[in-house]
Amino acid sequence: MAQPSLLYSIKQVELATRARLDELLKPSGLTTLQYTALTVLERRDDMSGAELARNSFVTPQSMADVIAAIERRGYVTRSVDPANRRRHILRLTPAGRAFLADYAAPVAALEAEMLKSFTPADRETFRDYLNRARTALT
Amino acid sequence: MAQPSLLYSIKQVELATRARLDELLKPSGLTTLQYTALTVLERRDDMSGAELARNSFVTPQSMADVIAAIERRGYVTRSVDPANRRRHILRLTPAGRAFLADYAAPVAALEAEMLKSFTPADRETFRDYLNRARTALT
DNA sequence: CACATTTCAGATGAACTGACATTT
DNA sequence: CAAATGTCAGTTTATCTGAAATGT
Repeated sequence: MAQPSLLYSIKQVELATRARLDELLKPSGLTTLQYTALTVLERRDDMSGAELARNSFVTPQSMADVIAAIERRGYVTRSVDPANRRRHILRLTPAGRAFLADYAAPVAALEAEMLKSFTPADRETFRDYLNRARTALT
Repeated sequence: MAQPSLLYSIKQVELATRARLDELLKPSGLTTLQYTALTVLERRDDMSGAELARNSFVTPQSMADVIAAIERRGYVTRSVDPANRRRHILRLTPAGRAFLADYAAPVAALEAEMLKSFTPADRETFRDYLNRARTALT
């Protein structure tokens, strides 16, 4: 095997970004997974824990721990879905949005560092490749 | 935030591939991280545990557990580097190579599935992007 | 003595499986 | 009754921090 596989290359980039994100988030007391859950809710503010779990490829029980942590911090609320009383709808609180706003700049700087050799067209192509790879696997 | 960040898209692809790899490797009893360590050694057969740890962005203590597991399985040996007696050189055994050979086809099939919409040129571009992203972060 | 590698011990976090209640 | 969601309990595995031993 002369060339590393693309599966391996993806893992390497993710490991590098996660190490940097962990470091960046450490002072906040949130883990990368908790932060990622908040960013997902920022884009879709009406998910249940089970949906969030499927989105992150973990069991609902594991996601429940993540949600409990960010709920304790006051960054999300849970309320029963009136249309389906099994579901608990997750919503970002103002404090949750403020937290994300605080970290938007350093996280964007990390992404910019990763992409510093990319042209705008490269970034779009890269995004397209990642979306296609993700879709093909699910 | 209308578009998910590229950091998030990378994480998503990695989560999807890891879930599939975990499933694929489960019967073997090896974790994805243990398997990944073997593939790294397949390409560079003279690394120490500390080097392998740096390569995977984990502490040397964490990597020591991974190495202990694959050493117990008889897939690698450790021997003191005569040129630097602090280092323990890791080498794949024939059993380790045979294990990798057994899984080469299913892992390649998983990668092919992920890339099924990619032209050969796309694959090369994707590889280049991933390598550049990785390099920029380290 | 500073630094790198490895190892030992202990703590913590993250994930799982299994079982069960509730709602649709 | 089957399927989906959420919760509770217990377990396992991974990873970390801190400290120490050894070699350069």
